[in-house]
Amino acid sequence: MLNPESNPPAPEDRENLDFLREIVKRDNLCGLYGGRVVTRFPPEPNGYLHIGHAKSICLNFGIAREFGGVCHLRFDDTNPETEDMKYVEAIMRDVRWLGFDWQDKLFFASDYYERLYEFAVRLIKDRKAYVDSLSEEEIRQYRGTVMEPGRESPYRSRSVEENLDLFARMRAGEFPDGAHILRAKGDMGARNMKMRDPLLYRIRHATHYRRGDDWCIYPMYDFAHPLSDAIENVTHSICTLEFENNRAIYDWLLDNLFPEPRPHQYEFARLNLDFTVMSKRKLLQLVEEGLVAGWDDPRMPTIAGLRRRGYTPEGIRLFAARIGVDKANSRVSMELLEDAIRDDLNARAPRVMAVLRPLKVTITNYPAGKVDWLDAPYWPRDIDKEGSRLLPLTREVYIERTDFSENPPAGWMRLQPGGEVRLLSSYIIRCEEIVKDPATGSVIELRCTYDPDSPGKSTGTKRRKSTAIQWVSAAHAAPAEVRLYDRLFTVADPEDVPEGKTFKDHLNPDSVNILRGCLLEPGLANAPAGERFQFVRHGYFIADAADSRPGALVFNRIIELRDTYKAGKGAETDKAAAAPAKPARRPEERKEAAPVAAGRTSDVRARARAANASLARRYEDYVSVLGLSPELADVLTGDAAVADFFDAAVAVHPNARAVANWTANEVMSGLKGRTLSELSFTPADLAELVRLIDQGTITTAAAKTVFGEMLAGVGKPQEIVARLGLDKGLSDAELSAAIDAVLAAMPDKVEQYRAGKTSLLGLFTGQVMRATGGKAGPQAVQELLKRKLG
RNA sequence: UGAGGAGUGGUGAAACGGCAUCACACCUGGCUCUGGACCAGGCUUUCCAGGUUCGAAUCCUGGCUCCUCAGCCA
Repeated sequence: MLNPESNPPAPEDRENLDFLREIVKRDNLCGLYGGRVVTRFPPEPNGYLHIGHAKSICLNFGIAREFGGVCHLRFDDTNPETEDMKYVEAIMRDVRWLGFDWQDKLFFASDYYERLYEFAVRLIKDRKAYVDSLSEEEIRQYRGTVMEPGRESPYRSRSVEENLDLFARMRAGEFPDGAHILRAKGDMGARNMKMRDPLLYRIRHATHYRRGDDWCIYPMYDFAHPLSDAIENVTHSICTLEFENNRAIYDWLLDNLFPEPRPHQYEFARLNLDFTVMSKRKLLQLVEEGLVAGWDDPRMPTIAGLRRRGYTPEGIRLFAARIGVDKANSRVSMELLEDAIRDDLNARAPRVMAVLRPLKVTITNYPAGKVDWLDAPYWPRDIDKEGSRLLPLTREVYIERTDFSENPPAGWMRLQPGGEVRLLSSYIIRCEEIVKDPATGSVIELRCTYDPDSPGKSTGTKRRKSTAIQWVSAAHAAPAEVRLYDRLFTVADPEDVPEGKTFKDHLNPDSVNILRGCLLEPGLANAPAGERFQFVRHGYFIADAADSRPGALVFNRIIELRDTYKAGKGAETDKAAAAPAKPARRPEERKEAAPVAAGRTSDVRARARAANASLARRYEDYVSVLGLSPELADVLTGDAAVADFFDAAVAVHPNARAVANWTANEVMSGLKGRTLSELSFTPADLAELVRLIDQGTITTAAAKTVFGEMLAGVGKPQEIVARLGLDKGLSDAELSAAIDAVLAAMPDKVEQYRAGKTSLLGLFTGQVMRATGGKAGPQAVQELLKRKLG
């Protein structure tokens, strides 16, 4: 479980796939791409990658790997004004560090500029694109609003020749920025704003970080992205939810320029993490305003920051696997990330001792000058690893200030006056005397005795009375600076700000606490930068990659250990003021919805009836003559096709109530986007099906089976019934045998049922129904089932 | 008041008409030379209202709430 990537199960054999893998699997099964799976991760090189990108990287590269495909790394570099080679390099380093490999599939949209230009020309020739000469402001006005349709540009009707000429001259640099723009001929009245003549190419006299001054026109995302996908033969183009509306352009463009099988776009919910921000703009702001020490500040959610903080690629991948992927907007709590990191580090970080806030201990019965070298394992018993080092014990040692209490609370397991505690991998000491600073009254030294026989001895009896604490020899300790990091913001959602405030007002003033004069066990004196350890009873730490050197050690706290010690926790730990309780989100959703009058009708159907006297009349008839409920009558009379279907069916079999229910529920459900006329059965067929039920020829359950076949277009009701033998009924003996077989197949469930889990009756019923094709009738099945189960 | 999405414990997900499941968090207890890890147990869930069905988180109808879209950013 620690490394889900190492041996990914073949997705075909796995259940509970996320919706994206389900789609890929489906496409593979039906052979849409001949078994090819090509995904892509398409960053724009205008900033650093963050943990949200990590989710996307794990998804795209993960899917490719699991399905035996490839994932391209493509830089969507179509905006010369913000992009830079340094970002390209940083992004490649981050993706690689996360453990993914794009093989030789490194691409740049900027390499496609010539081909993209040709596609634009083709669109113009096909009269599907035109050069618009409206100003930026005019374009905005012509676009309309979400409530009002837009207006067509007066330049929309330019001739192909004129468009071609203008577009060529745009490229040639004859016009200043903004003078003209290439647009697709969408639909200015489209309800989807994205389709109101989307912008394809803009003039931008700017130097591109890769193409220099080769171009002065640049493709827009909506144009470059789908075409780049198609050029690369991408199969599944996976992006975040905010691009859902853009999919219309994606499809429009590719349908016009590429035959199937062409790429298709799917969207998932981007990651939101509590207590941090994820937008590039805000991250950039933190860096530029010096609110953090750079993109790789260990408090930043950037990959670079997490790496410097000490997070592992394996831990991040584990996190990504655990949060899964869906289309619901969500906020993941920090604990999920932190636990994944801990889970990974637990098995790979050797245990060492560090005293962060030293308190001197003199062991009075230990000879001055004597050094005992004690063997101390690097790993606890439960970790399957070998290795140990020798630790020097001397008369003067340091322990953690927080491991001593003069007036301990109940349940205290550390040192207290007159009490005993084990020095880890060493002797038990007893606190005999407390030395205080006469001026301040604070404890400055403990005078203790040690028990020379204590190795192997227990400090506690049945219930533990004390724990074992870390220590270092005063004469041997290596000094270090230790940086304790905490969450960057004080609130779960820093972007949720009241009037007049910004997310920066939620910055945690105590997000870093720098401790100097920390003392580490001597072996750490030469710890190489980037090395990770568990400082026993503190947490996981890493020698800072940038600042730590032998002789001037600097450690970053990656993550604290879980701490189940409750009493006095707030005072004892390094945590900044405990984060305020997270306010309940989506409070509106928790509210009871106002009661709605039952049977309210739909406005569109009411309007349809208002405009169609026949429908209105039928609504009245259905209620008063046929005795249907107003809701049912409403559903049936909102559309002439539905009403006609129903009328035709009732004419064949006059059980209005049953036919209405079948029409409103099963037929509507079975439509799946089709219209009634596209159905492969007639109203008379449906009527016949209902008649078979009413006659007692088949059960309702069997009728559902028959209906499924009818939807699939494989015959008339009677034929299906005959073919499946559904009218044969089931003898008592046959039913009994079927039930016995089902129960015999799941003895554990039977036992649970008898033990009181009666909700299992549905499971048994379902199994028997399935086994008998619904011939028996659920009441009979359940009755007999109950008798057999006692 | 348009279009497109989405609502399952505190958090993220699963269940594809039949057992509401998993991970994290939280609470007990056990074990421990880390108040870690581990082990055992527990706590909490289908947005609302109708309907269909023997049976609904799932299907039908209506409602509510949230997110996205009116950049020559991506």
